[in-house]
Amino acid sequence: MLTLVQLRHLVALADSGSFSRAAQKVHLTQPALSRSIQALEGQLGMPLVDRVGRRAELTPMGHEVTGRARQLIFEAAQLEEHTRGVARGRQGTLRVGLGSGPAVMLMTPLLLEAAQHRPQWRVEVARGATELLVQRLRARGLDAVVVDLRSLEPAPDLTVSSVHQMRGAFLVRPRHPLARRPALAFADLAAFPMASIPLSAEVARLLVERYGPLAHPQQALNIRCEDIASLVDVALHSDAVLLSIRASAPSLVELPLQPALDIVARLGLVTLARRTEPATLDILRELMSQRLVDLPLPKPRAARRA
Amino acid sequence: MLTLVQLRHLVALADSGSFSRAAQKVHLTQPALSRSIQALEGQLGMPLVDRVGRRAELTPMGHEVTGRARQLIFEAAQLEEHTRGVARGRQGTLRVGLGSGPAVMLMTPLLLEAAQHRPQWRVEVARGATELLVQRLRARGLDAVVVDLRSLEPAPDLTVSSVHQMRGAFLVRPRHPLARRPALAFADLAAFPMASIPLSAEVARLLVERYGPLAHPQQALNIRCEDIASLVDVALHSDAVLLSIRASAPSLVELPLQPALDIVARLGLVTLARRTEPATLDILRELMSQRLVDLPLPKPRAARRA
DNA sequence: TAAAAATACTCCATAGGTATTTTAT
DNA sequence: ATAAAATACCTATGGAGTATTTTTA
Repeated sequence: MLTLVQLRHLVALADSGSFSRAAQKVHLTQPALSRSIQALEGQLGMPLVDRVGRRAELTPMGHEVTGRARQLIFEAAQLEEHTRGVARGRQGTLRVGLGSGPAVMLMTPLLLEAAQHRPQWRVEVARGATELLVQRLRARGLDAVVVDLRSLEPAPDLTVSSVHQMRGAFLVRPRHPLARRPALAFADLAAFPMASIPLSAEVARLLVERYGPLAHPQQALNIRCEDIASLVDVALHSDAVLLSIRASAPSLVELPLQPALDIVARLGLVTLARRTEPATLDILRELMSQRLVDLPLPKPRAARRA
Repeated sequence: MLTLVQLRHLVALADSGSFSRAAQKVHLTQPALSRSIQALEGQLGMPLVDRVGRRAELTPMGHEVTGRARQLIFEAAQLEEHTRGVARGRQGTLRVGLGSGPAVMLMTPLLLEAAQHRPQWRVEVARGATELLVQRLRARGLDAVVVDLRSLEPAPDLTVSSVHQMRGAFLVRPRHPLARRPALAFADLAAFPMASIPLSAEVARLLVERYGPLAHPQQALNIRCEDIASLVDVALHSDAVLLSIRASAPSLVELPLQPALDIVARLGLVTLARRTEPATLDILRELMSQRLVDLPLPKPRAARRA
């Protein structure tokens, strides 16, 4: 059966025009190369080389075969080089799904990382509901998913790793009328528009539990948008109250509600169990460690004044 | 080093999703295939398959590699199939040069043969002076050349074969004024236009030798054209005398000149010595045997009347 | 006669087979 | 408990080396 090695030998012979020199090129002895070519000719059922005295010269058929051989060898080399590149981390593919919370924290940093430091990478980012993303993960359409684990149905075929907790908070601009108040009830917020990214049922449940039925997002939320950057802008230039991950908007200040909001998102990397993960995920994990760091709890005002 | 066999194993594994079944497909035992895949993974430095319990499933990288592998295997198979086709004579390439004499007898039959009976062939026919054709032969631009051997400079790197002799003759239409005359001198032809394909220096020399300086083509020829079919038409519909290979125009009749013209073309197949010739040349040889058959000498008129 | 390819032979690396163990469902 | 893959071990084929002969320029 046809062999890449034989084709390499043929190409070497075509290039050098002599069995001896070709043998040197491919690190063989002349008899070995001679037999290799003979075997190839036997397999193809045609003479490929004319032994014209001291010179070896391709037959017309030899020319054709050599051309195709070059192509094959080139493609094989490309394959090897590509995998080598991936193994070294120079090239790679990363298809990741982000839930809305993680997207707030990770989407732009991830794309920036790719654009700035991984020019050879192919990165695909999908946004969507946890259920949908996990479905695509199971169908092998994504390599990994980062979601709020509270919305993840535990399953034996899923592996969760790199979990980072992030506090939620009510955030306003520094000059907001409520910004200086030492303590607030949920009712105090009613006078202002409230904004947030889409919230999970779990969060809605916790809000109602903590602050009563009026705190249900369907009641309380005036502005809902997936793009956190826009929401932060709105909060910075208006009296809107933003309900979001504390760290997603460092330029805003936290409102000291009584009782405390005490909602913690658990953002985790979800992959399929027992599957080898692409090396590119390491970078994502690193990025998560860098970006999913919580801001410290504000000191109580009483303490500050003391 | 990467091997086509390994790639075939990988593709079988990808197709069947199981080491055992893949092993059957490629006529191996399961342990052998298992090791083959392991070796491939080792060489590429990446896992290509996830062993998920009973099921074997490609990693993302495995998918990529498998795709490229399919391409490589396909091209290798194509190469083998093509050469097999050539070996069986179903496909083939024939690049042949024809001198003007041989072209008269062979060009159309050769092209017809190719068009009618060798649809998979690639045929190239070049026309030109012997010197030029031989030059292209030596440069490997042609596989063979058919020329009048009188115009061929003998050389040790050229092999001549399939030689066919063909008489030259002065030809006229059956109703021509000279057609019934028992014997003619060259001077008798002077009253009529004379036509021919371009003649070699050798032929010119013989004509002058036989019939005197007035018979030199530059003097005697009124009509010179490479296309024999047109010349025959002209001779059929006029009193023109056509100097050509006798067999090139069976519908014309031969003039009995004194002394006899007695010019014989020796048409031969010229190839490079010590080079294996393409199998397609066999067909050309057969064609030459079929078409380069001389017409018999006309019986002397005296004998006929007796 | 000298340089290059082919042949004869010998050897061993490795691909493949058999038997068995490990693993995951 | 069972089916599948991995491992261990062994064998044999064929690719590669050395020595030699054949070829041709």
